[in-house]
This record gives sequence, structure tokens and C-alpha cells, in this order.
Amino acid sequence: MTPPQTTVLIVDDDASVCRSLSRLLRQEGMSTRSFASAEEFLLAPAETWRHPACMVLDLQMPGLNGLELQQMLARHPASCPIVFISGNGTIPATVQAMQQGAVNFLTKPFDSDDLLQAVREALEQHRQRLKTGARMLTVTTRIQSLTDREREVMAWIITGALNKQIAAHLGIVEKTVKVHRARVLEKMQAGSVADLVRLCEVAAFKSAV
Amino acid sequence: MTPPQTTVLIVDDDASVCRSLSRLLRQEGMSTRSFASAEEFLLAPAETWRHPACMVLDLQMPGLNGLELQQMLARHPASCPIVFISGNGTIPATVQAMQQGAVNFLTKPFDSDDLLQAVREALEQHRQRLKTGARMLTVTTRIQSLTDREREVMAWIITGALNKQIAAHLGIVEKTVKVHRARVLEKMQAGSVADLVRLCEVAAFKSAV
DNA sequence: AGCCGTATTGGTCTAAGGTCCAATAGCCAC
DNA sequence: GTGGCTATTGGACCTTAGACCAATACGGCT
Repeated sequence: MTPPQTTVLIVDDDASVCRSLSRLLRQEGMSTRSFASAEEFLLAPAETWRHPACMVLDLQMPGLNGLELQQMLARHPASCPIVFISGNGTIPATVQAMQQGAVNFLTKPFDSDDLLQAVREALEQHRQRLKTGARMLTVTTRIQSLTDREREVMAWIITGALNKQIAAHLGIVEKTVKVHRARVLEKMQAGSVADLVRLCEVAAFKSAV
Repeated sequence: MTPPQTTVLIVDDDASVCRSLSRLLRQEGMSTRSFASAEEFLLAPAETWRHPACMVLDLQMPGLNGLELQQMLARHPASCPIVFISGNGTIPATVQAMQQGAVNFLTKPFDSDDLLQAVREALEQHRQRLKTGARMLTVTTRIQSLTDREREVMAWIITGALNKQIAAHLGIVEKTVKVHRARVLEKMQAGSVADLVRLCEVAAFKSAV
């Protein structure tokens, strides 16, 4: 009962591994997509890992290896969790992979159930990431819709400063601050200062001080 | 130039490993304490890992092994980061150790520099944990100093509710809410509602709704 | 019984926030 | 230049919040 649009991306230079993995995962209702190398994967459109997805990544491959690909993807904010598989992996490689956020590191031949469990966990992680990412996006979008002045005022509001104090800091009249304040709450879709503070937290918007 | 009171706890059944590790770390200005087994470690007072500290833990030991000890310590909120060392560790063991939060997993014989680097990273992690832990403690202490009613009112305040609305929810008069509100801000040492919201965030104090 | 902490309510007064209204000035683009 | 966006200010009016004072009621503790 895996939800729709659940996709697992398989990167392995061994075509037979890709095939068998693909078969296994499709039996579980997941769709798959295989790549014979890291380079081939990188050429795929970013759209590919938009939906709840994860990767099953081989450690040793000609060209870019799994760890290098992982590093490249780590830079990307919306990259998907990785389950490593390896024929003859080493402990240092395992450590590095895990330190960089891999969900699991399985050695070939691996147990089907182990892989399935790891993939499910990875998918769950990705679902969470997408959720928090989406929330952050909506908030940052709202922040960008503010004018510079409004952002400035907001920075002071979330410090708990009074309108009078904000006015003094900005060299303007209290009345103007009120106007900005009202517009900030409106644009940010915050019903109160408390809401505004929480919104700024999720977007990591820091105050002036 | 390691700061004072930096302690590394070594748990290894091989006395020679304890000795050489101890010598290495002391040369770097850290104090050490060795334990021949997990059981011996557990008998030590919790005070031992109060200060910036970390553990160097052997995977294979008679009695409780390293992973089991790690699991037991994971339950403890103020446990210290762990650097694993192992003579003949496996990849599955490495994965488990890392999934449970280990800083690193080194194989014997390991490079002194690698170990030192891992230990330094572990100490840094512990420092951070202590810091956030201390902050959380002060906040939860303040929350505990509130009366039940005050906590109730605070829960509504951080939703952004007006005094009048809070009064309606609690079936009391607005005036009373004002009194509670003032006392909450005072006891929580929050200069404003914005501060209060942030304090509640770090203590994971959730509102009623 | 008397004291203390807690919860509750009352009043008054000041300061601050929010909501209408309307207006001016600078800047950029069509 | 005209129109639109932005920043700014003004006023009137109402709602809230906060600070000061004081009071009652209940329960636990000495």
C-alpha cells in the first residue's frame, strides 16, 4: 500500500542489479528508474526527484563513485535520501556515507527485506524533508513579497520592540511603523505577533540585533 | 590548547589500548579515564560525563559490547558522543553505530591523527549538546515554577490569543487573565510575547490547540 | 487560629496596538 | 508625462495591554 508517485532511483553499473532491484521494488508498488552511472543520473532532470523518492546507490562505479555523487547531491537542498549498496565496501567508506546522511549501507548480497526496510525509511525521510521544505518555501516567498522597509520593521517586531522604539531606531514616526506592522502581518498571513515569530523561525529569519 | 576539564572516557578491554590512547590524548591536554568493560563504565557516577567529554568505545568486549552500551546511553539525555574503535568490525555494525549517532568508527590499527580529529569533533558536539541542554533546562525550570493556571494561560498567549479570548476559553474574567499574563512574563523572564514564544519553542512547550 | 500561596475579581489610569479615513513625495516603467 | 509602487505622515476612534491599588476565597502548613 505504498502511496502513488513513490519513485526509487537506482544507480548501479551492474545492469542485473538494476533489473532485480527494479523488479523487487515494483512488486511493492513503487515505480523505479535505473541509471548505469552517476553521470547518467546527473543528466536526468531535477523533476525526477520531486515526488516522494529515494535513491539506491552503488558505491563502486566507473567514473564518479557513489560517495562523490552523494557529496554533489548534498549541496542540493531538495536531494533525496540515499541507501548505499556495495559489493566490497570498506568501513571508512561506510562511515563517510553515513556521516553525509545516508540512510543505510548494505553489502551485497543483501537481504530483500533489509533493502525494502531501508528504502521505506528513506522514503519516509524524504516525505518529511519535502514537507518542511514546502513550509519553508511558502514562508520565504511571503518574506520576499515584503518591501525592504517592511522586512526591516518585521525584524524589530520579532524582537518584541514597541512601535515607539522601532520608530526611534528607524528614524521615523510611530504612526508609520503601525502601517508597516499591519502590512507585515497581512502579507505574512500571521494572525498575531506570536505567529509571526514562529514563521520567522521556520524561515530562519533573524532579527537585526 | 584544549580547554580545561576536557575529559575523554575510554572503554576497551585491552589494557594496552587504553594505555596508549590515554597517553596520546593526555599529550593533547585532555584528561582521560579508562574502563575495562561496559559494566565497569556503567558503575561510574554520572558526574563523570558532566563536563565537555566524549567516549572512545571498543566494539568487541566481553559482556556488554559497544553497540549495546551505546544503546543504553542513548536513552540518557546528557550522554556524550561516541567514537568507536574496532579490531574487526563489520559494515552492519558500523551502520548501526552511526545510525545511533556515533561520531566516527575507526578500525584498528588507526591513525593517531584520525583518532584525534574524531575526538575533537566529538568533544565539540558534546559542547554544543551541553549548551542547548543547559538552555532548555533553564527554560523548563522556569516553566515548572509556573502554577497550573499560569501554564494554561501561557499556552493560550503563545497562540496569539487576546486576553478576552483567553478569558472566554477558561471561563474567567479578562482582568484575571491580565494578572496571570503579567506573572507569566515575569516568571519566564520574557520581555515580550515574542520572547515568550521563542522560550516555549526551545522547551518544546506546545500550546493547547 | 494565623500565615502563605494561589486563584479570583474590582477599579483607575496610561500606553500601546489596530482600523478606518486621507495625503504627499520619490522612483520606475510604459 | 502619467500611472503605479513604495515610503512616509496625519488624524480620529476604538480596542488592548500593562501598571498601580486593593480585595475576597480556598487550601495547606505551622
